[in-house]
Formats: sequence, C-alpha cells, structure tokens
Amino acid sequence: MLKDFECMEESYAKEVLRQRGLRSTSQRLAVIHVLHESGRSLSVGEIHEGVRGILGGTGLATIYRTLETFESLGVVRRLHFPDGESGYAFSRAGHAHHMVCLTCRGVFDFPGCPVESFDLAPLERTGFRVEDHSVQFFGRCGGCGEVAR
Amino acid sequence: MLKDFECMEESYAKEVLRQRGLRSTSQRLAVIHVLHESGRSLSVGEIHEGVRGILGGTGLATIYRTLETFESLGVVRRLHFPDGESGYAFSRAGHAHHMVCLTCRGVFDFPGCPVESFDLAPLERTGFRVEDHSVQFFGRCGGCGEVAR
DNA sequence: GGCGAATTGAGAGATTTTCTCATTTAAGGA
DNA sequence: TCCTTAAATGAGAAAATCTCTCAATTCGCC
Repeated sequence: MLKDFECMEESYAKEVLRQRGLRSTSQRLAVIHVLHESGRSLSVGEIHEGVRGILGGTGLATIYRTLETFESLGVVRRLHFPDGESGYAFSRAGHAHHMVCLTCRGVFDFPGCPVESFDLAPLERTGFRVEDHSVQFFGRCGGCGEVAR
Repeated sequence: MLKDFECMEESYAKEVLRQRGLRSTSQRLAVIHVLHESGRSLSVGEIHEGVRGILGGTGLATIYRTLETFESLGVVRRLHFPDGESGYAFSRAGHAHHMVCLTCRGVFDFPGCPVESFDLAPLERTGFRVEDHSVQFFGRCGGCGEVAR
C-alpha cells in the first residue's frame, strides 16, 4: 500500500476525482505519488514500473487509463520533447506553463505567461479564433547546467 | 513522377538538402509536395498515402526516415494536438510559431513571438538556462470557425 | 456489512515505429 | 554521356507502443 502519509499532490488529486464523481483508487493515487516523487516527467514505462514498485502487479492498461483520466482533469500533463520522446508530469490544474530540463527531464512551473501580454489582434484579424495555447521552455536546470558546461 | 513545375517549397527543400550534402530524391520531394499541397498538417499515414499517389510503391520506412531528416533540417515540423494526435507540417526553417486549427488541422504561421518580449530573468534566476522554446495557438481558422458556431 | 457501479488485470490484438540488408539511384568526375 | 560510389530506398520482419475485452475486484454509499 501507499505510505501512510499522503503528499499534498495526492490529496489534491483525490479532491479533483471526488468532485467529478470518480473513485480514488490505490492505482490512481500511486500514479500521482510516483510522478510527484520523481520531480520530473516520466515515460509510461517508468510510471508503470514505479507503480508496480508500490502496489505490485498493476496492469499497463490501467496506467494508460489513469494518465488519460488525469490529463483530462488537468492534474497530469503530457509533454513532448524536441527529440520526439514524451512524458507525463504532475501539474496543478489551471493555466500553467513549464520549463523542461533536456538533461534530467525535470519539470518546473514558471511564473507568468508570455502570451498574456501578446497582442492577438493581428492574428485574429486573419479570421483565426484562438481558443488555447501552449508555451514551453527547454533548457538545463541548475544542477544539470553546471555539469554540462 | 512529380509535376513538371516545382513549388517554391520544393526548391527550398532541395536547396537545404544540397547545403547539407544530402540527396534530393523523388521521395523526399514528394513528401514536401504532399505537405505543401494539403496546406495542413498530415499524419504519417496520410503522407504515405499521398506520396504513393504520386510515386507508386513507396515504403513506409522511407516516410519515417524522410520526416526525421526534414525535421532535423527545420523544413518540416511535428505538431502535437491537445487530443494526443500528432502531425507533420511544412515549415520554413528559422524561428516560427504556428496556429493550428483544431477542426481541419490547418497550420498557419503567425507574425511575431510572444517570448521575445517576455522577461526571462526571473525564470533564469532559478538556475534554469533557457535554450529553446515552443509556442502554439490552437483554435479555429476562418472557414472552420463559421461552420462550428 | 452489503450492494451496485466503476475500475482493474491479464493477455490478446491492433497500431505504430524501427531495423536489416539487398537493390536502386543521385551526384560528381572522366 | 557514362561510370563510380556512397547515399537512399523497399520490403518485410521485428520491436515497441497503445487499445480492447470481459471476468473479477474494489470503492463509495446506504
């Protein structure tokens, strides 16, 4: 079973699930636990492995289903790296963008949104109606930057 | 074979290939042709189908290899949609961001870059060194917006 | 504690992507 | 124009990734 104390992220996830009438299963909480504990983005395989380490024989399909559920709830976000890989990271719902370390795949929220102060008028004058946007920064986090250079 | 007149995109791709010492094969040019002609982003399968329509029995592996090559050259860009799908679109090399229509998957460049006027200092004060960024707008293009609403 | 519906596990199945290697072809030089 | 040579391709096998099905389990509520 999970550790007897939950992290904030787990109780947050529980609350979001409850609000939507979805169940807080040990598998779902374990996914959040693994993601939060790692502090970085993880591949499906890594998450599966991590959850199995906590719960035992968890099915891969459950991992996929759980990630899909959490992504639709805004609790987990899928990130695509420039090298074509992708991973999932915990993310508080709402408007948040990320910095992603290309070395350790660490994910960090950053304050503010570059698009807020960007004038969309000329863009929408083309007839395009903006509904959503995504912004990501790629680079090296403190620890990895020192080693790399 | 390809139509006897090339589009600008094809000659541009040829030039980039030449500069890198890579060959301008009919398959590579057909990929550019298909992407440009569609005016939107296409899945690997759609590109494969389109190229087969022009050249005949082109292997799927060639499509993957070609897209990989062009992406590394900045001639083609891979886009990830909020629904998890992804597609490839022609893109002039250099710094360009895109608007993507969620209905027709049309891809449009947009002028300017929201990140240019964004103050990275507070972000880099955390020790993170920004090397690259990506910005995308999702919404409905002129044609699709009218129909949808 | 019991009930009903949501969720899961396991593995088969579908899909997507990569790999290998013999064959073909582009590009530069004679 | 023809030759040479290395780059690129085709075909299909193989690997990796993702989805589906349905019986069994478990959560949340009474």
